[in-house]
Amino acid sequence: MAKNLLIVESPAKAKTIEGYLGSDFLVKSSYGHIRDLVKTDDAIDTDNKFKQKYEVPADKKAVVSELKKLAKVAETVWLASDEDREGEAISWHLFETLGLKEDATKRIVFHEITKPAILKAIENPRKIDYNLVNAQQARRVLDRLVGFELSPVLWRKVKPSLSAGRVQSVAVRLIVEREREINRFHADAAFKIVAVFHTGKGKELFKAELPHRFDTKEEAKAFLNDSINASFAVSTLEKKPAKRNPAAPFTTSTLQQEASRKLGFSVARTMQVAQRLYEAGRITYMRTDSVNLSDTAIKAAENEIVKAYGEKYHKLRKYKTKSAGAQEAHEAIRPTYFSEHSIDGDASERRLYELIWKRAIASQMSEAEFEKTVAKISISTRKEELTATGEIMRFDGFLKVYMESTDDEGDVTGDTESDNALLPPLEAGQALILNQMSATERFSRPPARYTEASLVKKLEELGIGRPSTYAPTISTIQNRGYVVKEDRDGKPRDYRVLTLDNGVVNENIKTEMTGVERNKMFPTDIGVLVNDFLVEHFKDIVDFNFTASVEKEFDEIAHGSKEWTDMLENFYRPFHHEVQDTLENADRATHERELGVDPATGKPVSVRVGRFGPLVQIGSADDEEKPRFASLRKGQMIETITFEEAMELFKLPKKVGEFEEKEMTVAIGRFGPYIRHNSAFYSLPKGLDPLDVSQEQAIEIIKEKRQKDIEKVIRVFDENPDAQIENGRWGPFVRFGKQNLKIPKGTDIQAITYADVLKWAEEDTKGGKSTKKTTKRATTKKK
DNA sequence: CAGTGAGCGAGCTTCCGCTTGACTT
Repeated sequence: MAKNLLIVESPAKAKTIEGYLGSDFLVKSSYGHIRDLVKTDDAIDTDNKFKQKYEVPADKKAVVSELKKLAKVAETVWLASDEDREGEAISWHLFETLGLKEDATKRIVFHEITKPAILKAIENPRKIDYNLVNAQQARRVLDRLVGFELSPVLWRKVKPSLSAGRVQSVAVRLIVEREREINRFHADAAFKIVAVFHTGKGKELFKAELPHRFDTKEEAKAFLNDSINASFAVSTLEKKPAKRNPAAPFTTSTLQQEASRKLGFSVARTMQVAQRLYEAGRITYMRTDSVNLSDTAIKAAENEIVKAYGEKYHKLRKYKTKSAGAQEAHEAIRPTYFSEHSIDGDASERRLYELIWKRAIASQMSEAEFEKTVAKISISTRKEELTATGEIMRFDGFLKVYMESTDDEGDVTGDTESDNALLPPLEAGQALILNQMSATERFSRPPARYTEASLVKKLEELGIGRPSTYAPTISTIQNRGYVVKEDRDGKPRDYRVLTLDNGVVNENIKTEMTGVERNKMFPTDIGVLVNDFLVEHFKDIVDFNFTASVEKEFDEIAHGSKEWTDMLENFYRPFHHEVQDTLENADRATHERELGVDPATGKPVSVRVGRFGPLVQIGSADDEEKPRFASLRKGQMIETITFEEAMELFKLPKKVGEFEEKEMTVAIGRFGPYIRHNSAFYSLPKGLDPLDVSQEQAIEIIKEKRQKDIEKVIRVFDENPDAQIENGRWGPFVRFGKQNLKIPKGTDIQAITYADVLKWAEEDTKGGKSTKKTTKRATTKKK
């Protein structure tokens, strides 16, 4: 039996550390927190110094009893949870729950999982830091009080099952406010001048731009007209060196951002894949806010860079974190072995690993060097000057392996391409020949909608949430129906282009799409409603600085300069009063708007949130005649829908004629416009307006779909024509009446028998699937 | 899958952070 029991938070970490220590040490994992507040309302005694009631949750019982057993027989128990607030609390909970003895327990910490770091930690044990534990308790209690007092207010005043919290409510607020900024935004148009020059016949072309834009077409046109007979020359030529430095190695949030931009991963997917890499021993811990690399890692990166690229590509760099709330209990995310440029695994693992490897390696490489050339070009007929810029890379440095991408944040000046184009050799005073010039109408852009990853970035900047909660928070606000991640179609917009070609100025009108969005976060009506309610009644809690200011107090508690119960008293008394006051005095939150009067009936038209979501209503409930209802469609919101858009909704569903003696109806559902015929659904092709589908078109669509369905069938079973194997979106599957059955991996399609189908169908109905289905329905349907 | 939209009103919902499975699509 080992003399020492060492407990860390993560089992993968335990495995690594066990290898560093001799047989005297048994290394085990607590799997994170082992205790939590009880789920009931008596978890915190707010009248009695916020005394908490903890319990070991069911799924932690096994871990706790095993650790208890091992602790009993160990001479010394080493508590090696992370060195931050939560980690300290985990150690304390272990101490209490396992019934450890003061003099047989040692608390140790390390920031990196390397042999020297672990050995050094073991030589420097300390006691549990109760100030830090108290800071965690204050954090935990505050979050529970906020969450479990605010949420019931929403149940009473808005709708059941909603939730509010210190983190999620601010995340929703950011999205709601961004949406409003975008709605308020008015695009300004201006004309951008671009000229194309060359230095002589047969010489290469290059671009130059006018630094400022013209507000009106007339001004732009005058500029082009003036340029017809003008002569152009290089007035000044400036060459200067420029440098670019690599970015710091990844933290959780920067990894999520970069994987989203470069690989198109959702933040949840990034974390899933990273977890697999971590468990396979490929990367260091993936939930971290630190950009720090261990000395061992810095050395290993140097070796690899020198070996693979040569001495001059290496530069030792140390990074400091910029985010205020960082607790830095771990290293930055990096490969465990820099010598492994790529790994085996599925495509997503390989790609994410490569990204992590490149970023970490690049962070220890030399800067890229450029020579930037700026040529000013004079125009004989005007006083303005055009600018041509070119960039030549003198030394690639870190760019040899890695280029960081940037968010497409709403750039007010519009597109800025051609920044690093090449310029031909030029001299000051040299005459230039104009090949072509254009004035293009460009529009200023509204602020960008958040993606999952850019929202994480914003939350991190505000110090809200932790690496372990970014992905779950993003999921929560979507699961509650406060926000949706969606694509939206844009609208066409005309823009004017003036071109000067061969001495003649021509005007054209072109069309571009504007407002196209992919995978962006949009607020829902319920999200807006809840947000506005919270902002009105609990301004302090949803304030963007609330977390930052309580964090400051948690820090004071951690340093021993503040009593945690005092802090909570000061927070809770006024907060609780506000909760009571709101429950008693606030009106039920509604978000109803009168849009106008229906010209056909003279009845009022209004929009509001109903039991099944936002709806338009013609007439009122107290009329003799029943009101008419219609659901809002994707992209429409109570706040912004117009009278005309609302009235459009009543034109569907619409009967378009008969086919095979059954009626055909066109309507719009959750997945777009469709035709319903004989209880079957047929999607309309894109671009076809559901309002003017003719009977002939509808029949055509139905026939086409049927043909395609026949082509999808691979096999039909003689025993039962309702059972067939079809080609689906993710490969073949079995359609069995109304059931869709998965074919087990590695099955030969031709060898499947009807008995197999019956067996799978049976498993499908009794397996976990059916229960899962019903619980899911229960949450969405809410009967 | 998609069309509805109330009724009677029991007993339920909910937070943030720290971890990994055991599930499905």
